[in-house]
Amino acid sequence: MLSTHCTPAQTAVLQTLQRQHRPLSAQSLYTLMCQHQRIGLATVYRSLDALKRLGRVQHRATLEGEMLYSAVEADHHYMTCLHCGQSFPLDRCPLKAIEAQLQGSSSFTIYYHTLEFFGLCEPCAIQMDGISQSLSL
Amino acid sequence: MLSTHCTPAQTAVLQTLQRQHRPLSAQSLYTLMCQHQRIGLATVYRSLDALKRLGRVQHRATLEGEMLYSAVEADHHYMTCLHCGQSFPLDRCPLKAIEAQLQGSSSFTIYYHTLEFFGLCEPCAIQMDGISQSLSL
DNA sequence: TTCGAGAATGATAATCATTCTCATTTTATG
DNA sequence: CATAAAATGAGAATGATTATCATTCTCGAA
Repeated sequence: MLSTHCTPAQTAVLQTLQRQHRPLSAQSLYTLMCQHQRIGLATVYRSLDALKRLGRVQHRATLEGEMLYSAVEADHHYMTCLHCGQSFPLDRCPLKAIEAQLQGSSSFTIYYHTLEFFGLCEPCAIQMDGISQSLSL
Repeated sequence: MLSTHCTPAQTAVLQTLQRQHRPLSAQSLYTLMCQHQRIGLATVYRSLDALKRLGRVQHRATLEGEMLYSAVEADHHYMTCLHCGQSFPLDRCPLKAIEAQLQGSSSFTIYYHTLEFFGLCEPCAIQMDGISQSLSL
């Protein structure tokens, strides 16, 4: 990790994210934290930004463009359906070996990666199939 | 691919993205297209959204949170430095095999994936190293 | 070819996530 | 303690994205 020095707010934000085992938007993170402590929305954003640069928090954008933040250690990846927009978590990361190999062959020091698959989940694929046939495409 | 039916605006947006071999923000895409044709900003956004759902366009958010769009066929991945924010493209995708395997073992139909590595580029790693030492951390 | 319904588009207003500003509070340090 | 620097919260400002709506285009049916 880069540095370990964190402000109290940064620590609180990170802990909250770690306890939620799912990605959160900045707004819902803020709402959630307000239930237990006093914190400003700007501080949430500032902390998320600092934690991103510390390599402790990662972000991804949903199909709709909503930005979601999660603790890096969770290291979860998703398959996201292009039709219904739902995201399905992968149960394990298929990239450990590749990351190690890349690490060895380049001067870049990797802390974490993001990986997401896009396509159609089964129900949507079936539904689209039905539509295609009824339109005789 | 999902469907091939595209409106003229969607086709123009996709072609512009394909000709640029780099991710573009919606705004710069709009500016670029205005030089050659008449198109509204809202239409650019609408087309990008439609193309995302058609599996032809993908988006990613930079460290700073800027949303960048690119044609899926480009299939580029990046290593992004957490310190300076620069993104370095990978020259090939290390995931073909894994995608095929995942395709076989799940009922999800994959059209494309996004993959990005985060860490430190060499100059930043050296610079940070110097700082650490001077602070005797 | 002409008509009409529905889709697509452009301009612009509205929304809302994110960032900025600044006064106040906390922290680190001598 | 005293002080400076950093962190914070509240609310204003910004700017990307989305919604609205009047107009234009598309295309099948007459």
